[in-house]
Amino acid sequence: MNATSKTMDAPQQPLRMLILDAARKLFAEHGYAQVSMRKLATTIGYSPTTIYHHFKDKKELFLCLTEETYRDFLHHINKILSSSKSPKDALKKILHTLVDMGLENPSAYRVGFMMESDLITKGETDSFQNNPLGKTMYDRINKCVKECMDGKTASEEDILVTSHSVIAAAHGLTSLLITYPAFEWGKLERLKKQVIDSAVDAIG
Amino acid sequence: MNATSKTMDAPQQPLRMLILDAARKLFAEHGYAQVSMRKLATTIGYSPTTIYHHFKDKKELFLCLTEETYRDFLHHINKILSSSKSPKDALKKILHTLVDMGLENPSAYRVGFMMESDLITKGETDSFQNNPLGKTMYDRINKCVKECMDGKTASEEDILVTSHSVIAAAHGLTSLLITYPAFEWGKLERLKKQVIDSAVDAIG
DNA sequence: AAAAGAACTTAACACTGTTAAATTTTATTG
DNA sequence: CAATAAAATTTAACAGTGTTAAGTTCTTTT
Repeated sequence: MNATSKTMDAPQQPLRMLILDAARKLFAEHGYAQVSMRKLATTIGYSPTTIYHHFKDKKELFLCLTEETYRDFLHHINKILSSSKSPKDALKKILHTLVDMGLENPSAYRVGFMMESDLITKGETDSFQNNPLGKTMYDRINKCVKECMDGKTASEEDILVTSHSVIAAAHGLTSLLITYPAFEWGKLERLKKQVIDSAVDAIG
Repeated sequence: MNATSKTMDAPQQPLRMLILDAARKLFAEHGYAQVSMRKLATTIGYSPTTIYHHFKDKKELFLCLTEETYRDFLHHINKILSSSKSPKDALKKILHTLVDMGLENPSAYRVGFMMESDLITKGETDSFQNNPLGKTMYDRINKCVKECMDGKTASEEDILVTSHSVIAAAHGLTSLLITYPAFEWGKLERLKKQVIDSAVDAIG
């Protein structure tokens, strides 16, 4: 029996997980800026400094949670891609999932795709672009759009522009719903369908 | 000569304006969270407390600038509406303006329509909804969409859903461009056109 | 010149993220 | 078991934040 496993199902780094679990819960409930490292430390029963032995700073802690969001979303995408009849069908389902996941966990979506003010730093872009999972996500969608345009003669740029415009539509709806949750947007399912269908059916 | 006017063109509240001008510049350059009341006070050569004699708190100061964004945008909308041949033409131009204004002043757009983390408060929604100018803006767009759907038989909800889906598309593009300015989105004008045309032409 | 009012500042409170240094706890060795 | 090494955790502080009560200075009016 080697030294790293005392029991069968012991978590690899219990305290790290404890921090992440508490942070996920607190951030989702109160938002990034409203949760201080001190508050987080108190809720898990440790001193603030302890957190810094597992995460470089507050930002890194948050980016770990972002990573989870990407992973989760990518998981959904892969499932959809392997169980859809047509690429258009898949694309629509993917976009629906994007909106749904945003609504289920607005805080996570905000960090993943709207990037709260504190984390914006000039030049630096540690978002979906610099993240392998985020990049994969993005590539999957591009590939799906490409397949949707299979019949047509489309350049790489044509595909990218189409992909981006489709993403923009779904993202726009999600971020509006998140930013103004109390607003009367109308029947959610109708709105989602109209936004996504407009964007995807415009492909041709 | 009454007591309130010393000279012809003296601003009504010079210091208030001085604060707003400095704040607008600083917020636009560094972002809301990065600009402290102390820094703002220093740049205008006053003590921090002085600012609090003109604005209840940092939030109110920021919302004053938001108000300006709405006013500016509404101005553009009115101009477009009074100089377009068709409602569809007007709607497209309005959406183009929305994107352009967002890109010209990302910080203002963020406050006006993406609401930075600090300002999000449960229940409370001091955004375009509770703001007369924001509400007017919204109504103008709705009216324009209604005119676009004139031939068809559409209920009030049909119109609202369409309006929201059109807004979502334009807002989605704007917020993506703002959040990831370094990303290779492709040729901006093409992308804008495709996003807006897809959404508006879907009306029928 | 004295009194009243406005404009502005000082100094503090209760927070924030972060870190160097000290301490306690745990594990390993002789 | 006792001594030592290593890991885990905390204390105390720094520099910064938004905000405000109380005090000061300046301006205007009488």
